[in-house]
Amino acid sequence: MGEASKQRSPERRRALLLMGPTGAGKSDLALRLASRLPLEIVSVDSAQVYRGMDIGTAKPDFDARRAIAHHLIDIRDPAMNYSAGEFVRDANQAMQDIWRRGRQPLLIGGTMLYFHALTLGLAELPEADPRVRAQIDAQAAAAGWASVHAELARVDPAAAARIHVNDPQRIQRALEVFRVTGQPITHLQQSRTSAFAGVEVTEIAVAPLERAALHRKIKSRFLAMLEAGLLDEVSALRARNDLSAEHPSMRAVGYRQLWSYLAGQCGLEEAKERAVVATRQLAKRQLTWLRGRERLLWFDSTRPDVAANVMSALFRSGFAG
RNA sequence: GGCUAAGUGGCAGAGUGGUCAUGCAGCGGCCUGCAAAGCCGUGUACGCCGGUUCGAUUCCGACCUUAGCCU
Repeated sequence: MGEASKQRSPERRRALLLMGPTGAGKSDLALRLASRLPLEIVSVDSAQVYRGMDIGTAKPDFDARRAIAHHLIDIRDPAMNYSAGEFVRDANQAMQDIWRRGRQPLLIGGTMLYFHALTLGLAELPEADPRVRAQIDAQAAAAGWASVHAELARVDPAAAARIHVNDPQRIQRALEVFRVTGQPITHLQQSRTSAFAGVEVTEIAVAPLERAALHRKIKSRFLAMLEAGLLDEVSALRARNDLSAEHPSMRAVGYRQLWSYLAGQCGLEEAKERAVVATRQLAKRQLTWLRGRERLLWFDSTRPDVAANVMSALFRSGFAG
């Protein structure tokens, strides 16, 4: 990174963030935008990172990926874990590469924690340690999570106060960080640095104005996924024999419910219904994240002219042009 | 027409003479390396009308509806 690279990229570094609840039509819009502007797509999606999970994650198809460069898709085997930390690292790398090519990144997806972590930055915390987690799990199995929470209260009162006793995932993480570093997570989280310093960020959200419209869309979309062979996709994943319902990849919406049907734990109709319900709940959580973001330009995804509206907004905001 | 049973919030499903069922869905929210995850919060519901009672979703009666049985 010497003088040369500074001179080579004198233009502004910009990034376009496209967010929205599942089923709002983000991918289509992204392709339209990318066909008019010098963009490369960076997927912000915790499920599309997995190879072999195509139908249920609504992964962009071959044609789309040939037409426009897509990053952070199919970068993990479903037996592996992925994390917000890895995402931030990978996304930053992808963005650097894109800028170097004289293009702008279009970050699109529905994994709101990833957007959050990327824009606000993540504190320098140790990554997950399977051994420590197993230790804590064993402890919880023996004495209960309340007791683990009580232990956390001793080493990090602030974290314990903020984390609910019934939230094993966060109790575990906080205690894990303490055991690995010897410091309270509350303290370590004080400093976070965003990679977006100096980057002109434009944030777009697309969502149906009417909640009922979103719900209808979610249902028909899931049925279409089944038509497209989602059940076979899940069967194939199960047939590998090295995946379980506990893997983060298999806890994804749709996969989890169909897995439990294939495992004989419920009927197909019930699995379908539960998958649709889980998708609605996911969309609701995504909307809660979205409402909290300032600087977000909202568009009604049910309007036929969304793409045109977004384009003109991009010109107005100075992102394009 | 007669007999029997049942009628509880969007659904399922307990229960009680005066205080909360509960589960699911929905809705709102939280969120720093599992996040399509994990978690929190949220409902003057007791078929209708009358009666008994200080007080009735709960007891009594009529009526309506539903299911089954009978003529």
